[in-house]
Amino acid sequence: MLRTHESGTLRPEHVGTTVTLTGWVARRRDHGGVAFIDLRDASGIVQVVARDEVLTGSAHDLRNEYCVRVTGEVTARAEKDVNPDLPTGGIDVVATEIEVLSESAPLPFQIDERVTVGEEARLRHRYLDLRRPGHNAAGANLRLRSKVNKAARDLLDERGFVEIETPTLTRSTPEGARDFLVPARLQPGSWYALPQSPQLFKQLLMVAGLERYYQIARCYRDEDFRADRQPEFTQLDIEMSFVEQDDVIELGEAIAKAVWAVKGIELTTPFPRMTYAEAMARYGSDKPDLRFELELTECTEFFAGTPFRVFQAEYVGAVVMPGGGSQPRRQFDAWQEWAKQRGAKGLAYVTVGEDGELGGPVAKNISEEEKAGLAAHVGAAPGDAIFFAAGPVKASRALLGAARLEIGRRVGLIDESAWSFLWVVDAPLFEPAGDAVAAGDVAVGAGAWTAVHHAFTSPQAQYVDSLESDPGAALAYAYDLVCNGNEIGGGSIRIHRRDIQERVFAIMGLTPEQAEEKFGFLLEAFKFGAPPHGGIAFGWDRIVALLAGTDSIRDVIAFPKSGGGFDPLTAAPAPITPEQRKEAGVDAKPAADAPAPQGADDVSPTQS
RNA sequence: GGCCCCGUAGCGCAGUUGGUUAGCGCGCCGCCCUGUCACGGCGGAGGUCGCGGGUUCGAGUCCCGUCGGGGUCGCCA
Repeated sequence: MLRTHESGTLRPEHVGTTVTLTGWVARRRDHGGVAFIDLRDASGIVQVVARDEVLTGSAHDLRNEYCVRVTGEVTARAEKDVNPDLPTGGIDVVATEIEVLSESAPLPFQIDERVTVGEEARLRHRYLDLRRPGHNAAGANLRLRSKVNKAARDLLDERGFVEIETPTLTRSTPEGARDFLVPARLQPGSWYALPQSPQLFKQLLMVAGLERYYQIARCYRDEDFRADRQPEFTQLDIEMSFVEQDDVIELGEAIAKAVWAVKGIELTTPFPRMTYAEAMARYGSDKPDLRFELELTECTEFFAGTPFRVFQAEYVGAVVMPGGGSQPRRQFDAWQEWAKQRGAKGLAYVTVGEDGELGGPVAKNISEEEKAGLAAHVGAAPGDAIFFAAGPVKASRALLGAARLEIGRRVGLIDESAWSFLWVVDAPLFEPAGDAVAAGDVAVGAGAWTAVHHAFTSPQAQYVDSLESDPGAALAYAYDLVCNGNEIGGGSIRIHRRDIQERVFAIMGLTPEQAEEKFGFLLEAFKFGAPPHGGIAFGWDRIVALLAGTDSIRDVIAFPKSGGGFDPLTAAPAPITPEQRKEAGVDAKPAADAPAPQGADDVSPTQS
């Protein structure tokens, strides 16, 4: 080793020891004759005292972020010179020799963690960003992430799980996002897809009798990006044989417990459970944030005979904004804009005066008895505001659910120190194919159903007989783990019977030929004694971000991409040379009678 | 793909109703300083105001387009 000690570990007990340290010049305070150098390595900072006589040669003009090796003696500081803000503040290292290992050009931004630097600059020089010290710095987040990985691995190892790597160059997996494609040089015109998840492989591993699989797996999805999305992201992926839903849920809780324990947080298990239907009805979300109690109120019955045209709808619901009645008119107008931005026509509201008198434009339109009973029905108190959504159930609840969150933030109802865990269970197996797009515009032809989870999710036993007759009613053995309003994990019990799998494909409108084309290898495998199995995948970036206390998963990824999938550091993606292009077979023309390209139909890339 | 916000020195930002020489802090460069710890003092350099077009006597400022970044909806486990 080039050093005998790590800088941040030196303490008064080392006084008298001659040490050799390596690290970076974090700061230099030069008094002429004597200079104080903050030497930083991964362990922390120590102050090096350099008298004129050692600041010779290349060491003479030590600048920030020079990489140096310092030899010197640990000395105690005088009482008045002790720095209580530094773990090493009781001692100095009086240098006898300073060797410059590597000089540093002037920096694009300051390494000092107290100086704020924009994300773009930090990502462009991520290696400098990662060098920045501090508990909230990206470097600290990577160290946390490593510990989180270990906590999960330790637990899974204890329970007999096998860590198995699955291919990155593969066929499309059935998550329904756009695939990243890689040309196959040896078969021009044919392409690999990067896996959206290891879903199919982990099921094959169950058929293979591995019984308990896990992997910290990189997944790839070519969709538009958000603060919580990257084109490549990480899941803790798990699959188990001979289990039921409760077994997977128990494991999920054990993992959450182990992982949160890394930050010294003790979680109480079992976590509460809520059905999907209940979550949607009470919170307008399939991932309700239960750090605050506010709930939606169903008002369809209440307004059954209303004279107000807007409320003569399939669904009317409300959410109360505590204390919101005193908002100025322009604030309510802002709410309208807010609602319109998410595609709603508006957001009806009623204010409750301190005297109980209802105000706002809607109040004039409803009947006297509706006015009399409204506040009580929705649980509004004097001084509150009541927001309404009316129309298709799904879209209206979604709007109210979003309003609920916005109210929680604005009114300060959210306990930021809380960790609220919840399983959302009993999700529907199918949803109308047009549902997500039309957001409530229910005009879907027969058979146009799509899997809520994915195509291999098992229906609950009691719905197996009625799959075809009433697909919309079938519930799945599917479960999502929600933490503070984030979906941090989700999974299901899979279909292991070939006949049921084929029926599910049929309901989704997949012909046997199409199923064969896309998943033939899986269906084939299921012929040979497939065990009942199920699993779960955790959104690892999001979980680490939660533990790190940051809103952006970019903060917990070593080299994240910015919007548009661009890597500010390497400037990827980049053009390729004509030679590469030729060799890769990118431009190969498929034969006219070629089989349907893999990834056809519902996973086919739609060009913008 | 829609909508909103941002783009001014290496970094973080200010820049008034359009007005004359575009500022501030940090950093950087030079000199000074023997107990500082985000040391201090003196001096200095550094700007296609993202890019292109337009309006105007005059544009960092207003308009149109475009590129980049962020957010959000669509989309997406």
